[in-house]
Amino acid sequence: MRLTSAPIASEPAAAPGRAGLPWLAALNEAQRAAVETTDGPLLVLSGAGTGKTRVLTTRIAHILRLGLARPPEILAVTFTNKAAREMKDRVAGLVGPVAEGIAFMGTFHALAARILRVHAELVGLRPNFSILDTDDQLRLLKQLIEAEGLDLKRWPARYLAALIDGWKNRALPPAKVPKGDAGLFGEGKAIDLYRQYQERLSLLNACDFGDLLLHNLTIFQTHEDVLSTYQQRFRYILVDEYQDTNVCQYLWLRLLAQGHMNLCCVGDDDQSIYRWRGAEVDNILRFESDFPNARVIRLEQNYRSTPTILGAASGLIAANESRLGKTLWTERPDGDPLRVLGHWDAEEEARAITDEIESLQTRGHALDEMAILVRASFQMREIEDRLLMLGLPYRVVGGPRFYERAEIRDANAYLRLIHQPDDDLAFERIVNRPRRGIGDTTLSEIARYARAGRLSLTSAARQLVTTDDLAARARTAIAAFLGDLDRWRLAARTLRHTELAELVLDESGYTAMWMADKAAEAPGRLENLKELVRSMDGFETLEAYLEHIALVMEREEADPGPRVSLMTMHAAKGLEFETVFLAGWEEALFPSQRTLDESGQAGLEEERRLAYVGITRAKERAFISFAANRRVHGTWQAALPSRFISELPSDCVEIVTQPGLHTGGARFEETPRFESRAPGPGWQRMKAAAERGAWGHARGRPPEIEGHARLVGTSDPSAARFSIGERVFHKKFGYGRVVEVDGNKLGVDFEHSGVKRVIDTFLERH
DNA sequence: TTTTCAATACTTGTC
DNA sequence: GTATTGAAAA
Repeated sequence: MRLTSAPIASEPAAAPGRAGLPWLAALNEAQRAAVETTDGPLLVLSGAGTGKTRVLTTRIAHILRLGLARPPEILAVTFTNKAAREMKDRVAGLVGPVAEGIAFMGTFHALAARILRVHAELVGLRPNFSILDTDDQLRLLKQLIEAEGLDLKRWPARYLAALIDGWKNRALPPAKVPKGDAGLFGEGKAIDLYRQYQERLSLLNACDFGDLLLHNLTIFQTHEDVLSTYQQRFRYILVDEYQDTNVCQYLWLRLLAQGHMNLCCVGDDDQSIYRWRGAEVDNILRFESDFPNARVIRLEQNYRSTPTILGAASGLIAANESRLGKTLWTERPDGDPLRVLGHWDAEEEARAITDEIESLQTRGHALDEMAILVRASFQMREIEDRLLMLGLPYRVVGGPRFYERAEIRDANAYLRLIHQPDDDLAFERIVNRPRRGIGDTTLSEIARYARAGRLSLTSAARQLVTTDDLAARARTAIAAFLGDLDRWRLAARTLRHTELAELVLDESGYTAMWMADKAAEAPGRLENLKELVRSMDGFETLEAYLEHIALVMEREEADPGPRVSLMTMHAAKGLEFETVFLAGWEEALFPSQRTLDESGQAGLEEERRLAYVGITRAKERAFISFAANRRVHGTWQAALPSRFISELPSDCVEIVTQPGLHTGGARFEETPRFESRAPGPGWQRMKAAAERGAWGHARGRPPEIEGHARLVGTSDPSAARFSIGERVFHKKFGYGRVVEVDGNKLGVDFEHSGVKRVIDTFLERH
């Protein structure tokens, strides 16, 4: 697996011949223009696999080498830590240790946090403020919602969190939220709850992810002097994945860029897949009007994929209306067509994919050059089962993360509380873990006192132990806990933070708690805690460590050899593989019904871009598959092949019959094919082929694929082979009676699963 | 306080 | 179907 912009294979169009600027030699003309256009606003429209990271990193090197700016005067922003890390590595590779000096290279949030630590007081925070994660955020919101007397069932905290997030993405503090939005939550209390939430955060000396940027914005807007310092400082600003920026990030960039106007944004509107997360495609579409005199450079030469793969992806994305438009091309020779393959159900789909992986492996293809991409993570289940069964080594990219484990969060909560006494979320998390006799009653007493006096829980507890408002036992317990905290804070001054962590985990009884736990996962948790202490060693201070875990919620793991990658299409953005399996291309799953319902045409276009991202991950070959039946939310559902399949240009695609999965013989390559120039979209072609009897039937299950052909060829009246009242048998649903006939689609009342809509060819008469 | 059971949800997911 | 979560029961 490699990140985008792998080494460029072919020669640049013209020899650069620029003596003294050797770093330009490896670039093509457009790339070189993007690097050399250093001054003024520049938008680099960089298609998939066209070398955008190469352009960004070379551009930084170019600026430094020409002495246009010193390292601290460069601001380079990415979205993910992974992208930031890669940028750092590659710039270091180009300019050497000088790269260390580029202090402002990182994610939006990491950079915003750095700026906020300096000016925290301007928004009512102290410099050691805590950064809350989603979990903390939800717990806090729950408290507020409950305090408002709202039913958490009816008004889930996660929904309010999403609203608040949305407002922050659009750079709206409570005062600026449109009044009409108040009704979006809790009977008109939405904005009020948002305000309360912000007040709580300020009291806790904490902020959430959205605040990092929003507070920056507030500071810039209210403190001209602060803003102008940064405006003057950042001579060159570079932004990766510009199509993913939200309004708040856009405003942040625009303010910072006003100084020197040297803003270079790199992005691809066709790969904008995070609208649901606040990304504003408009930012990239509007760039030219936002920044007068902006230049736009298109990177269209693709170094990754075969013309066939590019053709398929381009043909598909052409169906989208709102795009800036690019034409990707490549010098690479033609490759295999995309193979499209239908299956009976997801299990069979998984089997076909893993069979193909094994076959490729036998022929010498490396496992880490193969990836299985899905729309939704629930699809991974069947595939993982199968990979495990075969013993194929695999890795789930973007799975549950180290820092999200309960024991790691607990340990971090101890450290956070030691570092920042007002961090109530941390306090609540560990005050009774391990149990030290501070139960719900005591805690709510403390909380009540805290609210009344506008105090943090720690301060409230500290005052309460001096009164006799609490039961004696609870008072002793709290006093002991507060004493522990004081002792640890004292120890923190002298001990190294790793030693402090060990001391705290030990003295708090936290380690002992897991040692006493007989659950199967307890030893693993202890191991994780050890790993945590080890990983802390990589940081200078406790502060640096805490900042890291708040903003860099990941941890690189040692790679134990080549593995197949399994991930969502979202997680695959920026990656590339020789072979890509795109599973589950079915209507309702992909494009996702929910997106369609919620966002209509715009949603459909985003799903199509996701398909585009999926296909363009492939360097050599791509397999697209779907299942006729899938279990969704526990019930079996019949599915139609995705409309995206029929949108693929026919000359890039090959519809393949069901492989001989049970015969152990035929594989994708060996199964009979039919010409790809058949009329119409894939499904009609498939049908035509089926009628010609061109299928290499797997033993005992021929009608299944035929069913797929028919369900698209809806004009076939002979399909109505069943009549109402007939008793039928369905392979998955069992026995039932026909209650409705609509062409080849039947409504059947199954004995065990009720009325379902199924396709006639999946039924047998009984 | 612990256990158990029922209710719930269930796209994607950075920081 | 299943994992998680919250509330009721032991």
